[in-house]
Amino acid sequence: MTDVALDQDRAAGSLYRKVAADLREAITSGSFGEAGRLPAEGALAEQYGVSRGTVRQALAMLRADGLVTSRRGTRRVVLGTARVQSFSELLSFTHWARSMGEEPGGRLESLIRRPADAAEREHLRLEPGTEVYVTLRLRTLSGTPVMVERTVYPPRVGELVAELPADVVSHTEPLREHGILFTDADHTIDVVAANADDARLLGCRRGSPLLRERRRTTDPTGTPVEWSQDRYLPGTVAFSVHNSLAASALSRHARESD
Amino acid sequence: MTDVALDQDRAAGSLYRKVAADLREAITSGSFGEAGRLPAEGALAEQYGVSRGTVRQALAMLRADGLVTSRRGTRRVVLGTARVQSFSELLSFTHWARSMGEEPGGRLESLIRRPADAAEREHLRLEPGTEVYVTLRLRTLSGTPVMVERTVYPPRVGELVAELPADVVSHTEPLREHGILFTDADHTIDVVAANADDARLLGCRRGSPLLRERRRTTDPTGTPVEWSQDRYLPGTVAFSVHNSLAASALSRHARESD
DNA sequence: TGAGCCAAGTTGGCTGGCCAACTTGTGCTG
DNA sequence: CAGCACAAGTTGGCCAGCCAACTTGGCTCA
Repeated sequence: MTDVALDQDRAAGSLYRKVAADLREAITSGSFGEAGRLPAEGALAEQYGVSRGTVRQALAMLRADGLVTSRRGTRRVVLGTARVQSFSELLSFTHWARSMGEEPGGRLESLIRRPADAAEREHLRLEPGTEVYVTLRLRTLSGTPVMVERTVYPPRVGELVAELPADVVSHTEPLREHGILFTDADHTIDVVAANADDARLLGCRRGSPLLRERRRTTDPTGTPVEWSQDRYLPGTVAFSVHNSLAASALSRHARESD
Repeated sequence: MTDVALDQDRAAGSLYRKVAADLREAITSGSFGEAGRLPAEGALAEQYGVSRGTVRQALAMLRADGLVTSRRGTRRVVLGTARVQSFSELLSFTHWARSMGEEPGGRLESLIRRPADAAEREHLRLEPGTEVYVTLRLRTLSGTPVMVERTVYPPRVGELVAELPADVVSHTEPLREHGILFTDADHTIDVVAANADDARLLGCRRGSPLLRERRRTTDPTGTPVEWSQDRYLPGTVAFSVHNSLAASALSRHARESD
């Protein structure tokens, strides 16, 4: 909690991220107590040897993560010790599994190349006639089937995926090494009935309910790099979101768009 | 898009919110084109007659909403025209329904007062022996049943809810008038099987799948004001989240916590 | 022609300062 | 004793400026 703490590279590069990481750890370890109060911005600024603006930037992160509230006039209040996953943990099944101490597995069921249909062109923003790469993978946690993943890749990315050996566990890691960056994602979560393939792979009955997550991921230029549809067995997974008056990224939609 | 635009009270109070609202409208109306580029921060600052810092604050909002990317070295890119609901629309079934042009309805099935069980004490942060108010409501959209809502209120809030007439459509609106503020919420989304009550109210079979959203809402002081469990008929609703490397509020959990 | 260098443009990050709006506790007053 | 006024403390918001890191396109040179 002194400026010495900042010498350790707790977080990437910027000062405010280091301050945020330090505060996050202090909060989750209970240093300020449950429902306790944070020191004033000015006090923190002096403690860490940074300006108040930098502290405010750090606190905005914690606010968005739902760790603290903030209100004009009083000190910030510790909301909870909610553990928010990093973006990579959320995007990559492999990272997520490992962070829980489970052994992730993946079996490639099929990989085909074919012209994109209308919906795929729309989501991946492709010209008519462009070919896409479509993968179907069964994902397991410590051996037990958990999720069926259908992913559509645009040509640039699909060519790289097609080169990967069929038994490779993580797709996102090798892609990053080839300069394919995942930085933004839109998720839609709902319920869907298992089709014949789902039932066969997951070992459930046809028509039984699955938790579906559809995700479109883009790189920093806004170019879509992946459109995926994951179907989880009930009870294996739940999704959590925090939002507040200050920042709300969650929304609720009627009807099915697809 | 000139400073004149800011004279209209498009958004509450602060300058950066007005700038953000104006930019949001310009983006969704397609002024910068699909996948087009925004003007530079400096140019926007001059246009709106504010400092660059204020423009950056506005852009941070759009970034969090998934409307634009941002990368050092190049102009911001328009990601999409995703419509993000306001916090109140998300929190209130009534607001949400009306914003879609549907007629919201609600029927109070039961309202009881009883001592909180262990889980409820945990979620609402209550002392042992405290009594809570539990409501069960069927929610309809233009007459058709859509969702069953089970809400647990702490005494302070529950007393007010109990005073409301049984046929009142919105609970959150009268509560706000009594000084009960909803500012932060944690949501967990998964699949669950319908129990006997759900089946009867929603007109589905027992055991058929429902999309469940559990939500704990707090006021600015961090005090829990509501713990709710909503069960939606499949196909009526989907939840959307945007997240990015810059801000991720979404996470994925294993197992059931309850 | 092709590769590499370079400069201009742009966003990320940080500082220091100022004032307004709001909360809370203290102490005074009726 | 209850209620009100006030002052101190705190966060929200805005500004002006500075430098670093990065991208892009054009130019030079082999």
